[in-house]
Amino acid sequence: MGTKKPSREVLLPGTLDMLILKSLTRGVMHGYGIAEHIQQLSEDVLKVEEGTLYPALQRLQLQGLIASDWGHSLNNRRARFYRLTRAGRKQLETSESSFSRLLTAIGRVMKPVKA
Amino acid sequence: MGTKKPSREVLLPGTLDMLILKSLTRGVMHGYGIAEHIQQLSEDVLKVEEGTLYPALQRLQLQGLIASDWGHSLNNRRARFYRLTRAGRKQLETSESSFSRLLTAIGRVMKPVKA
DNA sequence: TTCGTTCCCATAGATGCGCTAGGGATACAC
DNA sequence: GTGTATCCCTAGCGCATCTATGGGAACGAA
Repeated sequence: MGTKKPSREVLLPGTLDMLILKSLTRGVMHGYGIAEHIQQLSEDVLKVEEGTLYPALQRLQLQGLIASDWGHSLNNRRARFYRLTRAGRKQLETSESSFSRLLTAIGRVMKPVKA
Repeated sequence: MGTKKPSREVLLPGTLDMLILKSLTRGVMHGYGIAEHIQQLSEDVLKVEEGTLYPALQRLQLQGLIASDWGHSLNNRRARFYRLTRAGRKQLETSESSFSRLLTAIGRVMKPVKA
């Protein structure tokens, strides 16, 4: 009974908004679909919990980076569909370059020490 | 030290512990020196605020990943010197591989959409 | 028809990291 | 003295993320 599943990191903090915005460049999607999309593309490494996803979507919408309408999924279920706004596209570009800038910096620190 | 700069992201959340541990593979260092080291190697992209640094060092020490002793810096100032423990080295390896795993996953999601 | 499952939305509570904004002490240069 | 740089530390807040729920609607199986 004691086997507690090792809770491995499932998301790199600070990257979720970018991942959501990027997903929406593939087209309009509902929340559940975005989470699935990220999980599948990442080959099950990244996993977006629903308690993380929906607050994030609300944040992004409040910031005007995405917009939404009610509709129906392919399965005929009620769903809220999200799309990128112009500001969202802009923000995505900013996030991507900022992220890669940070990665480069981290790479310099993490570079193997010369012997 | 520095003049006040526009507050942009200055650290990728979830990477600080790894950066500290990695810094200590270069040798024993005091807190202030670790912050300087990270900032310099990253070419001023990463900046570790003191209010971020010291709590982090305490966390790491509580976890047994680093250990410390009081000593004196080159400038003859009282300073607490940190060093990696064996567990810290192990944790660093884990962090590095976990981090690169996440990066790969993020890369797959962020890959440019095929035209 | 009832039941279980999948899909889809949403919130509350806790946690923990990182930032802001302090405080304090010592060494050195002026 | 005054100022500046080095070095340590804490409190308090914001906020992103996780865990743990709850509910409702569509569908297939029994």
